[in-house]
This record gives sequence, C-alpha cells and structure tokens, in this order.
Amino acid sequence: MPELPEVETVVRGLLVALPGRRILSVRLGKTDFIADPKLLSERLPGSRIGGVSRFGKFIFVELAGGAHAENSDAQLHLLIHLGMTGRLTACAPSEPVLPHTHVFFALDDGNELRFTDPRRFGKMRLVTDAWMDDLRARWGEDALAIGAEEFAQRIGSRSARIKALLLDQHTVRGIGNIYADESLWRAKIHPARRADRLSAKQLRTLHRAIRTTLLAAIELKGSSFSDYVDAEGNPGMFQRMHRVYQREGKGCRRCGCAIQRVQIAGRSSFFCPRCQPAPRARKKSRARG
DNA sequence: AGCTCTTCCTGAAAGC
DNA sequence: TGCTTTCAGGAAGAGC
Repeated sequence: MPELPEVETVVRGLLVALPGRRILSVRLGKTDFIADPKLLSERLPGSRIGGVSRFGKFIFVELAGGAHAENSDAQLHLLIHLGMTGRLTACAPSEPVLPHTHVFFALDDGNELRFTDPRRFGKMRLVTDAWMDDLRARWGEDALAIGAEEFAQRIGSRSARIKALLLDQHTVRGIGNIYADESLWRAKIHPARRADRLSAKQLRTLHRAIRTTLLAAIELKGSSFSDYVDAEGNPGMFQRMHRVYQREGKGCRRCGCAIQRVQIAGRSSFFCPRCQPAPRARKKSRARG
C-alpha cells in the first residue's frame, strides 16, 4: 500500500532512471484507470522527461515537447497515482513482464518504464501546469511540507474523528492507513478522538509524530506488505518497525498492553488501549445549578 | 457544509 | 482437498 514514504522512495528511484530520457513509444493494456488513454498514446511519444517529483501520494512526471506541442501553454505532464497495488518500474525490455502490467513506455536509452497494477486502483492522466496549480491550491498540503500551525488550523476545528481526517487527502496529503495508525500511536492519541477536542499541545505532538514517522519510513524505503516495491523492484523495510499496524493482540512496544483493533472511516485501526485512551462520551447539556 | 458509508478491483487467506 | 467467502485499501461519489 503505497503511502507518502513508498511514493517518495519510488520517485527517488525514478530520478536516477528518467530525467533527460525521451519517450519513444507507448503501449497500453487495460486502460480503465487512465483518464484519456487516446491522448496518452497520441501526445507522449517524442516527449522529453524533465523532473520527477511527489505531491502527497501523486507522482508528477514533468514533460517537454512531444507530438503536437505547438505552444508551451498546452504542454502536458504525466500524473500518476499508485493506488493500492500500483508499481512503476524502469527496467530492460528483456525483463519478464509481470501479470497486470498495463502501460509500457519505451525510452531512448533502451529501457522501458512499466506500470503494473493488479487491482487498478491506480490512476494515470495527462495534466497541464494550470491543472497542477489548481490541485496544489485547492487540495491539502503535503504531509511533510505542512507546518505545525497550518496543521493545527486545518485539523483543530473539525468535528470528525482524527483518524478519518488524517486519511482525508483534502486535509493533509500523503498519509494512509499504516502511517495514520503509527503516528497516532506515537502521539498517544486514540484514533476515534474528535479532532476539535484535541488540545493545542496534542495537535503539535501529532504534527511532530507524523513527520518523525514518515521520515523514518523513508529512511527504510517504506513498508512492504503485499505488492509495494520501489522503482528498482525492491521491497521496503519499515514494516519491521511497525508499532501497531497489523499487530492486533500483540504487546504494545511501550507498555505491553494488547493492541486492539476497531473500524474507523471504513478502515481497520490499530491502537494501544492504555497509551491511547478512548474518548469519553460527553453527556449532552446536563442540567446545571 | 460536514461527516460517514459504499463502491471499485483482485489475490491472499480464512472458513467450511 | 477444493471450493466459497471475506478482507485489504485510496479516493470518488452517494447518502445522511
């Protein structure tokens, strides 16, 4: 399940293989996850790849030129989301093709960029600079870029449960189920707590916990459970460091108490019942005086 | 408006 | 053993 650290790892790998390369041809398999497959095969051939960067869980591949590129306003770039099982790898064309590989880009150095995605929760589309500007302006800030103050501002006034907000990409971009649980455990905050009932100190602690967790995961090249691999096809190592995720019934690494699991926002949420105390139900307007 | 639930998809794992 | 059922999850869209 690629979240921010996994996507960051893929991008770092692609930065070695892609910038400066020209896309010679495009070959497509299933295309129901591509916004406009015809546009993709028409416009990409001839494009030169510039930078590769990450925004939340999106991979942004900057392009220059390409077929029918009359003016720079119409320059299209490639936006890719790995969804849950997406893999983006650069390799020799002679490498065996994994099942569910739906996109092949032939590159001018003889290598091939492939997109593999069994579940096809991934997304691929060509976007203009204006489209990207709009995305950056209207959607959440990247989880590693956001400051403590803006984080508290975006989160602190909301009545939704904190876990649901961390998963909502319109609030903060890049956090998924694994790193939401790991960050909340680190910050000692129960996933079902209402965001607007967290103290300012807890919001600061959570902001820091998210940064620490994400940066540590990037160091270890992400978490691999089922499908995730980096751009070279290697798994990450952070899953060995997980404190709560997928550890139901096992001992909390801080206090030894058995990790519990609840459903929040339709997702399994793992937490320590002792370190992360449950929210207490407030009684409505009890008669005073 | 804001929040939560449902849906998409496939393969691994659990259940019978 | 082999089939069926359940579950996992990102994010859009529906529903409340």
